[in-house]
Amino acid sequence: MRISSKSRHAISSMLELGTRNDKQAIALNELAETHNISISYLEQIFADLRTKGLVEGRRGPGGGYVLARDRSEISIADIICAVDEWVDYSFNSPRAPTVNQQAQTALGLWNKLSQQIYQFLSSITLDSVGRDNLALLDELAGDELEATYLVDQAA
Amino acid sequence: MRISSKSRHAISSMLELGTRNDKQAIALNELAETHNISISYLEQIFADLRTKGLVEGRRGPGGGYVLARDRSEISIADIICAVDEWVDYSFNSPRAPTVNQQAQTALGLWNKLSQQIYQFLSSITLDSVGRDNLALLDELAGDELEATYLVDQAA
DNA sequence: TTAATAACCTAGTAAATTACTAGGAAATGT
DNA sequence: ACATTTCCTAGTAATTTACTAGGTTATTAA
Repeated sequence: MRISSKSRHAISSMLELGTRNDKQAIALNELAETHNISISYLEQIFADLRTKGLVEGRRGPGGGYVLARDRSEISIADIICAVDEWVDYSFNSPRAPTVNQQAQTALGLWNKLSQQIYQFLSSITLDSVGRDNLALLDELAGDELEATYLVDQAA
Repeated sequence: MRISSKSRHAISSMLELGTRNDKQAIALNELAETHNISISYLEQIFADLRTKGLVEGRRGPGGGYVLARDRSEISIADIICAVDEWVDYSFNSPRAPTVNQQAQTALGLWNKLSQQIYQFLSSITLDSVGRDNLALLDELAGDELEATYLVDQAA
């Protein structure tokens, strides 16, 4: 259960773009320094972000990247999907066609989980998590969202 | 965003153990056939499950594995944690000590997300997801659990 | 008590993925 | 013209994943 460092880099960078409320572009060498990432690697990440329509690139001196949409219109899920595949469990793997009941049940479980996570991450936008909202985040113990509904329904 | 096939094999297998309500042990060669996995690989998976106290092994003819606890006492989270690491984002990576605000914010986000997923998977036990509860699962659109609280709080 | 069965254990390994690096071409502002 | 910065392609080292191979020990049934 993990989030790739590529996604993490992408999100940290996008959060930084989000803090620049003016239309000033941020150059990758600046991001590379403050985040300890190589420019080349950042370029690849931003190539993905650009082709997915999350950022716009500006060439030449004073150039860099700006958000292509408003902060409130870019979710964490958008960013992860731009740079990494969002794994879809609904297809069968080529070498082991799903034949038995347990594997089918498990498959349904992955899809459900995947959906849950996706919705959760879609609900978090750059502006909702920006600045000092993290402190707020920390206070929420997380148990408000306890997924007891499954057990309840099954009982 | 993915679940390893090791975890998937483990969960499919555990679901199968859960369906045998008697104390009859299931041998790995049987599991290997129905699930298209090599015995050796299954052995490694069950070694993990055993050392974590989720199953008991019985040697010799007629032997195999049985659940070490009741179906209601074994969650999907238990199984995943037994065979895979549950990634903890709270430590800093060795090569890139976290220095900037955005990375810190992202870090808090991962921890929160990780917590959410863990709680969700902990709430799903072998018996709650067993048999035909999957159909029930499918009817729940998932939007009941929409994580709007973050946006609401931040607004 | 012997043979079959099945867990238990350790090591190695091929394939895939991840996390990069290298080096250049094209555009843009001063 | 020149510096700057995006844009593009290819390669590659390290790590992880998903296994295979081959053996040892315990247990049961004949």
